[in-house]
Amino acid sequence: MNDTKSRILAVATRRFARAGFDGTSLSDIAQEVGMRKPSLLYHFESKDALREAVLVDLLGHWQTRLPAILERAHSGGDRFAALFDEVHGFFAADPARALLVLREVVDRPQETRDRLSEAIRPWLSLLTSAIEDGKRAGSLRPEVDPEAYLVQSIVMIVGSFVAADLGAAVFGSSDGKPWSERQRIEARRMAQHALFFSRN
Amino acid sequence: MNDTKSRILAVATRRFARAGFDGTSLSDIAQEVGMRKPSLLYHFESKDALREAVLVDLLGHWQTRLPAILERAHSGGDRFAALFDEVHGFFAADPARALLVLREVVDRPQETRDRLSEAIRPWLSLLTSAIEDGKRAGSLRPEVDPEAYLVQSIVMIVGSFVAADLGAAVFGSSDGKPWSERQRIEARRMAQHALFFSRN
DNA sequence: CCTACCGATCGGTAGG
DNA sequence: CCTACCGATCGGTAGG
Repeated sequence: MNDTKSRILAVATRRFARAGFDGTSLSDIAQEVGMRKPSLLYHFESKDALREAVLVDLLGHWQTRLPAILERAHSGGDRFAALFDEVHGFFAADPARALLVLREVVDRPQETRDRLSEAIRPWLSLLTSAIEDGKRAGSLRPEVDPEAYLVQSIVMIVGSFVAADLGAAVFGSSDGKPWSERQRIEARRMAQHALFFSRN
Repeated sequence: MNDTKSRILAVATRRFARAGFDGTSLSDIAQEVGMRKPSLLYHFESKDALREAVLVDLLGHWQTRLPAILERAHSGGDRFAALFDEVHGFFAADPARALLVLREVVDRPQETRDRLSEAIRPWLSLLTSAIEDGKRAGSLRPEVDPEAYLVQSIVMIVGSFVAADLGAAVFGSSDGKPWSERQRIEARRMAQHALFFSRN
């Protein structure tokens, strides 16, 4: 992938995330990259091809980084908190990507779900197995629905970004910790108590 | 509000939810209502005025029904589960409205947050107070961050609708309960264990 | 509530 | 990588 193409992809990813696919014109993207629309269409033969390339790039990026994320979580002392924070940090490092995927899920449900499921199924399967093992070993709550649990955990993590400013708007600015921090900590706490027997 | 106006509002709400504001043309809406675009613009002077009216109608609808929802939750035996299910049912009864608000939060963050917070602040304040009381009385976990907790609970409830088909795509069709049901039950369980001391 | 029409903008093409 | 241009569609208006 040459430099120009990846510069276009970076700009398109950010703008699709912020303004949506329909809300972003090829001229907008071209201008920010520093060229005219027809030149952009030399690199990507249509707007749909550009969207496709953006998604392939995004999911590829995730596929590359996910193994390291899950790996690192194994080394920490509190494995659950470490894993949760790693996944959270994964989205936090690049909120535009998370927002873009949320948009795609809403705008093109069928296609997005199919391709998204393909990308994350192996990782989720790995985690559901771990939860099933924990249930059998008696170290995790027996009522946990592992698959629904994982989906809701991800929903809360992604929701942390979308809802952070909402919390600020509803309850006013937070004294001490920023809202995004409070959302992350509370989400982690909720996920934790739902999985483990409480110590208190 | 005359009949034609409310028919337009109903159609616009559904289409804005499904295809987004930019993805829905005034001609689309007019055709479904059974008139031409200029006739629609006689009832609403611009597309933005129509969006505004849709949101006012939606939030008004919520303001009307929320008191009854919270009221009913008080009569049940298990008050927490009853309240959770009432709020869930509130969104489930009309997923288009929930989806539309999610879209607005993503597409026009600033404006939506301001007006949304105004609509739900009193209800959330009421619930945060109840949680604070429970913490003081020692019946609820002291670590709960009431405001962040409520935001995440709502995120999970709304997420149940967006993510239900996603769960199906990732893990295959569910044997027994449908995915939306499993998401609701798991979300409720997660919220419950995060708030109360566990009984097991 | 309609027909007819406007300017603006869009994705995309021709041709160099 | 550009200029010039195309047909289609959009929100909105004139006028009845």
